[in-house]
This record gives sequence, C-alpha cells and structure tokens, in this order.
Amino acid sequence: MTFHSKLNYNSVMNEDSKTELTIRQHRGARRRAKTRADLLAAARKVFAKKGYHDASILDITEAADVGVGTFYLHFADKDEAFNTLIDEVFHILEEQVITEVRSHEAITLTVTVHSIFRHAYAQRDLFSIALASGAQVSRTIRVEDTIAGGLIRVFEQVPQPEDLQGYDIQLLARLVTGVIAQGIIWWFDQDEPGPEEMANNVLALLAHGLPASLFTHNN
Amino acid sequence: MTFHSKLNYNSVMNEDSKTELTIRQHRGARRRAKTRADLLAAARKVFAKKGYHDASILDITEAADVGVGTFYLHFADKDEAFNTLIDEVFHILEEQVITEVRSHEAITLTVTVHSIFRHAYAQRDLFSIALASGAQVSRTIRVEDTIAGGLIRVFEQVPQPEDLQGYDIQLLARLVTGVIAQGIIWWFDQDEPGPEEMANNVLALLAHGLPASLFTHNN
Amino acid sequence: MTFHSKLNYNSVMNEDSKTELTIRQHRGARRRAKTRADLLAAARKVFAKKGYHDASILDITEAADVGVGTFYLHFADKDEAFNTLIDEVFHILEEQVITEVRSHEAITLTVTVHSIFRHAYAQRDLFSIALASGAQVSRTIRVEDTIAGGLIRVFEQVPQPEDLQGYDIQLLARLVTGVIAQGIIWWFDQDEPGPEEMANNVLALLAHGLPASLFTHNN
Amino acid sequence: MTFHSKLNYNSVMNEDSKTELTIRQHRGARRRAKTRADLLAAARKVFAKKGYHDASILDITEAADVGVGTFYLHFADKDEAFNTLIDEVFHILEEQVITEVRSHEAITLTVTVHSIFRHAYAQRDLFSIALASGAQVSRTIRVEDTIAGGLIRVFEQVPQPEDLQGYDIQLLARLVTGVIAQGIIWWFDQDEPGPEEMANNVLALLAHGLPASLFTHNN
DNA sequence: CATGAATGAGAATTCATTCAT
DNA sequence: AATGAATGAATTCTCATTCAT
Repeated sequence: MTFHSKLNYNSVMNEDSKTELTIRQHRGARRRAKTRADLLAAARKVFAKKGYHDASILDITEAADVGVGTFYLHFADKDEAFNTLIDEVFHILEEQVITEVRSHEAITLTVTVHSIFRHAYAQRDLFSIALASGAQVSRTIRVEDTIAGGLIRVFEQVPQPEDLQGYDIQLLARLVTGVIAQGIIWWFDQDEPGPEEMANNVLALLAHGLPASLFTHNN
Repeated sequence: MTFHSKLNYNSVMNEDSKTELTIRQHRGARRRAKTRADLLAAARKVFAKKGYHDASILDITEAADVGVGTFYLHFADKDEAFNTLIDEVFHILEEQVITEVRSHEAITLTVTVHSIFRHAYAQRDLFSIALASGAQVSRTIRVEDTIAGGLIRVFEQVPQPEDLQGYDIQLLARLVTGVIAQGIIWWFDQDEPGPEEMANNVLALLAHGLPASLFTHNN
Repeated sequence: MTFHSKLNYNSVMNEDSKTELTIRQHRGARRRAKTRADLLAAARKVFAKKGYHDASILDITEAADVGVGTFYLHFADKDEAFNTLIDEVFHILEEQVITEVRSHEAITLTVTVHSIFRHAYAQRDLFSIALASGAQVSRTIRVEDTIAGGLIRVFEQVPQPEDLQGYDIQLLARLVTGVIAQGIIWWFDQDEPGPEEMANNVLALLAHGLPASLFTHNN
Repeated sequence: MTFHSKLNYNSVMNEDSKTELTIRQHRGARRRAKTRADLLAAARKVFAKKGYHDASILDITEAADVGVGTFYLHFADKDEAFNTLIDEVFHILEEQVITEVRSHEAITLTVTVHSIFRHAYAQRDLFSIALASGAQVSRTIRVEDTIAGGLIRVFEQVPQPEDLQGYDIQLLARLVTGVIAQGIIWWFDQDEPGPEEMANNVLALLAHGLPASLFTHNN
C-alpha cells in the first residue's frame, strides 16, 4: 500500500525544529501513517459491508479503533475517504495491468482482459462498492472511466488501425467496458467462475460475437 | 403515462350509489389520481436530478406543489415511490418490446436491441436513475435483471440451439446486458448517437466481435 | 343512552322553516343522532383498546364506518369525545348508584360500594381508560372525583355524625376512593373476583381494618 | 442523587494509562455525567409540568440547555429517560424504606407507611408523574407494584399469620396500596397535611376501619 | 496527534384539522 | 350532513462535523 503522496501532508516544520524534533516528527509521522492505514482498511471493510451511504463515520472509526475526531485529521469527509480508497485500487489496477501487459510482446485485449479480471477478482469487495456506489458519489472518478481508458489505449495500439475504422473508439471502449463490468458485477453474489474463465467467456464473446442465427431469421 | 392499474382504487361502488354519489366519488378519485400523477412526475424529475439518496420527500412534494403529508397519502416511503416509478417504466418496456418483437416474423436480437434502445432513449431520465441507484434500493428489481431476462428469452428461441452450446446462457445474457446498459449510460451526459445508431453499434459489436488483430499479436 | 343534552345542538332553525322542513330536520336529526352514537361506540372501543393517546381520530372514524370529517361535525376534538364518553358513564354511575341506594332503607357504605363495583365491573373497559388516562386529559373530571363525591354524601348522612369526628371528610373520602379505585384497577388484567366478592373484600378492610399485629410489635 | 452506577462508564482504564491520560478521561467522563444529570433534572421538571406525553425531547433539552442530539447520547428515547427517572426514585424509596424499617425492632405497617409518605412527600413532583403517567408507559414498573411489593413483605412477616387468614394477600396489598397512592395524589394540588399527619390518617383508617354506623342501619 | 462529548441542521413521519364537493 | 383528499405543524431521530481537553 502506498501513502507516499499523502505523507508530506504535515511536513511543514516549526521554525525552531531541532534534530531531536525531527526524530519526534518521524515517530509522529509513522504513527500518523499507521492510523491512516487503519482508517482506510476499516473504511474498506465498512463500505463493502454497508455500502457507501449506510456507512457512517462512526462505523469506520469504531472498526479502526480510533476516536471519531481522528477521522477528520486524515480525511476532509466521507467522500474523500471513499475516493482515496477507490483511487488507490485503481492506481494499482492501472499499474498492475500496465506491468503485466508490458511483460508480453504486445498489448492485446486478451492480456488486458485477463489482467483486469485477475485484479478485480482479488479485490472483489472494493469493486463491488465502486460499481454499486460510484454513481452516487459526486467527485468519484467512475470505475468505468478507468477501464474504458485502458481499453482505449489498447485500441490505439492496434497494429492495423484500419481494422477499427468506422468505429467510434470512445463509444466502443464504453460498450466493451460494459461487458467487463457485468463480469465483475456477476461476482457480487457468486464466486464462480473464477477470473481466468470469466476472462475467457468475455473474450469469446468479444472475439467472435454471438451466433448469426440470433440476428436474422432465415427459413 | 398510464396509471390505469391504480385508477380503480376508489371505483368500487356501493350498489345503491346514485348518480350524485357517483359524481362525488369520481371527483375525489380524479383529484387523487391527479395528485398521485403529479407526485410521480415530480419524483421522476427530482430523482433524475439529485439521485435516489439525495432526493428528499420535501424536494418531491415541493416539485409537485403539494403538502408533505400528501406524499404519505400515496406512498409508504421514498422506496415505494421509487419502485413504483421504476416498475412502471419497466412494465412498459417489457410490454413494448414484446409487442414490437411480436410484430416481426421472429424474435431476433436485432429487433430486441433496437426496441430496447428506442424505449430507453425516450425515457433516458428514468433509466439513468434506475441504472445509477438500482443497487442502492433494496426492493428494486434491478434493471439489469429485466434486460437480461428479455435476452434469455431471445436466446432460448434461437432456431439452432446448438449455436449456443458451450455458453452459460445466464452469464452470457448478463454480459450482453452490460453492453446494452453501457449504451444507455452513455446517454447520461450526451444525446448522441440516437437510439437507432446506438443499436447498430451494439449489434455490430455483438454480431462480429472486435477485429482479431486486437487479440493476437502476429508479426 | 342519553344524548338529550346534545340534541338541540343544531336546532336553531332557518327563519323560513316550514312544517315540511321540520320533518326533514327530524329525519336529519335522527340520522345525526345515529352517527353520533356510532362514533361514541367506536371511540369507546378504540380508547379501550389503544388508550387515550394512541387512539387516532382515524381509528375512531374507521371503527364507526364514517368519514374522518364527520367526526368534527359531532365533536370539537378528541378531548371532547373522550370527555363525553366519560361523563356519560359517570352520570349513569351516579344515577344508578343513587337509585339503588334509595331503594334501600338507608344510605350505607355497604350498599354504595356494592353498587359502585357492580357498575364498574359491567363497564370495565371504560373505567380502565378513565383511570389510566384520566390524568392525561386536561378537562376531564377525574373519575376519582365522582367516586369521592358519592362517598362524601354517604359520610354526611351517617346517623351518628360524632362517629366521624376528628376525620377530615374530604381526605377520608379520597383515601377510601383509593381502595375502591385499586379494586377496579385490579380488573385491568384479571376478571376475578367478581363485583360482589370484590365489594366484600373492600368492605371487610374498611369495616375492621387490618389486624393490630401489623401495626405494633408486642413481644 | 446518585448516578454511581453510570459513573464507571468510562473509568475502565488502560493499564499503562499515565496521570495525564487519567485526567483527560476524568474530564470527559465528568462532563458527560454532568450533562446526564442536567438532562435528568430537566426531564423531571418537564415531565412534572407537562406530563409524559406532552413533554417533547426538545422541551427537555432546552430546559437542560443542551443540544437535541445530546439527549440521544444519553438515552435511547423518551421512554428510557422516563424510566430512568422513575427507577431512580424507586430504588431510593426502596432502600430508604428498608433502611428505616430495619432500624426499628420489627417491620410494622406503622413504620413502613410513615417511611413511604416521608419519601413521597419529599419527591412529590416525581411521584405525581409516576402515578399519573405510569400506565401510559409500557416498560415502566408501575409505582403501585413497588408499593404493593413492600406491603406484601410486611404482611408476610406478621407475627401471628393466622391474623391474615382468609385474606387474599395480593389483593389486600393492592387495596392498601390504593389508600397510600391516593394519599400521595392528594399532594398534587395541596401541600397539606404533611407526611406525618398523612401517614397517621392512613394508619388510623387501616387500623380501625370506618365507624360501624356507616355500614349498617340499626335504628 | 488523538479523543469523544456535544452540536444542530436536516430527514422522515404522523395526525389533528380544514374544506371543496 | 357526510366525505375524504389535502395540509403542514410538530415530533423523533440521525449523523457529519467541531472543538475543548
């Protein structure tokens, strides 16, 4: 888990800070980071269990075993905590997918989709909240945007760009995102199939489409 | 808009009811139905604007220009008003899709998808709420269930069932639902493309899938 | 049941009232009285079941099978309906006790107490409400006042007034009322013993008091 | 007033708590206890003035000069506050009566009744509410039960049990409770006579009963 | 830094009462 | 006279947020 971006938060120091003080601050900073991590872990648990709206700050602070006021020392409000949580997971998703994809010779949908599902399955709890409550929380970067963004990057690197001619890339990415999102939502209630098989299902659909007989009616 | 199912509410009449009584009852019932319709219209507007959770009963009654108490004369709580709204639209969707599909020689995905998008586009506001808040409201029949249900019916009537062999119909229906849902969600922020073109986009994806070059990396 | 005191309520007549009109009014008056009686009967039932505060006007009008508005045609508010009910029962109590007592040669506590319990047992439902809710309703003549009043009359007619010398008649009447009231309250939960035996119990206590051994400690 | 049972609320302390911590905790706990006491005092005043049903939470918090929400920090609802109040007084009554009675050679009605009235007079306000509203509040241990319970204990310790033969002890205790309760209710409106004289009146009635001339009519 | 008692705005809900028909 | 739809004041209760310690 990485909180580095937040750690300098309070690092503006008192003018009379001495070496000793610096050490103290380090201790404080460490404690602070620990508390913050506790809060985020608790928030995740609580959000997953109760959903965004029914989760109260008290729920979270109790789960984190800290005082109510402490929450506000780390987050401006519930929104911020939620967004932090979501952002975190998505940054990891992005990084991980990028890394995994890079380790292959080319960026293909196959690799990307597998990678997404693998990560989403491991983090089912958060993805549930994100997909269920995302639209409710104003400032949230919608999960779908992240996925769609990843897909667009894949589409743009297609070897024969003419293959995608005629498609509205943006819309296309969205529609494909829909398939993937539903795959993840499927895990709300059931754990089967696992990520690899799920990816295969989705890829099969995306690769060949549905049987022609569903679209026309020849007699 | 049809509230017919509710209009008989007060129409059970005493056998010995006189013309005068009948008129009286009618006036009351008519007023009642009008108020109910106003409330539903207001609820629709408010839900669309603020989302399920941030809409308060007061918001709704003010938009409907009735007293707070009046709301509770017609609905037990916010949930019930919301569900009424959703149910209504979905019953109409179902009926309309079924009717439209029937008027064709065979039930094809083509017809179904076009029909769904046509209806959803006309009712974009409600579909937004339904797709965004659905998961938040316990009793709601999730929109996705309705769509998936319709798709399953289509799948089951495919002329050559062997074409779908190997597919998990339930999951498949879900995944396809995802594409359609994202198509509708697309209309959250923009009005283009219209329903027919949207349907065509979706159908193209579903019929042929994505270009093979996206999946493999031949050199 | 006597509503005579209320029946002239609306009897101020239009100047142009004709004989025919009078007849019509009679019909109206009869109908009016019937509705009023229905409402009182319903109120009694509802008050007995739910208590004063939890009984709503709607409860009463529904039980009486009339419209809500009708209630206000007969009573100014809930209080008035309640008080009417109580007053009625107490007037009957008074009349009945007076009649019964008169039929005996002399007014004795024995006769009075038996008479009170007989009546109270028959009307347990109303007495319950009166004793339980009486203090809650501002304008109500408290039940205890009625009983105490009756007792005072008995005390004042005692053949040898010197027997009561030293007693504060008012307070004494109250204290005795307490015994009787508790006898009635006893019937909240149980129906045994019946009125005659209850009266005997109370009279035994009032006649001889409790055994002396309870008061002193001789060894 | 003793809130001791609640005072240890926050006093469970970390073993490694330092002096500083102890003080901090004490301050919080002290403030909390003070607020709670304020609320109870205010509730007492408000209940006494308006009765149970007409007292609103707002009335109480305004009288206590705290925010509305604060009430709910200390009591689940109006019922709980009311019951707390009643329980408190009755536990004190019980303890006090028991103590006083013990200090005498034997448990006699004389001592018990005097003790009850002495306490009830000092707490007239609360006893009023308790006797007037008791039946309205579901969970309340009815005041009468407490008094009756005390009396039963006295009756059971009578030196010559055969003296009470033929009496239904339960009912008898209730009836006697009625006398005592009416004595207390007498103080609703007037302050005279004081507790000792009141007790004497009641004891006189209970010891010797009423003059025989009230019961029979010999000429 | 951490705490948790206190706060009060805001939400839901009820119900006595009015009034057009 | 009767009706019942509509009203809105009043009440309970919750919870994000503040702040003294």
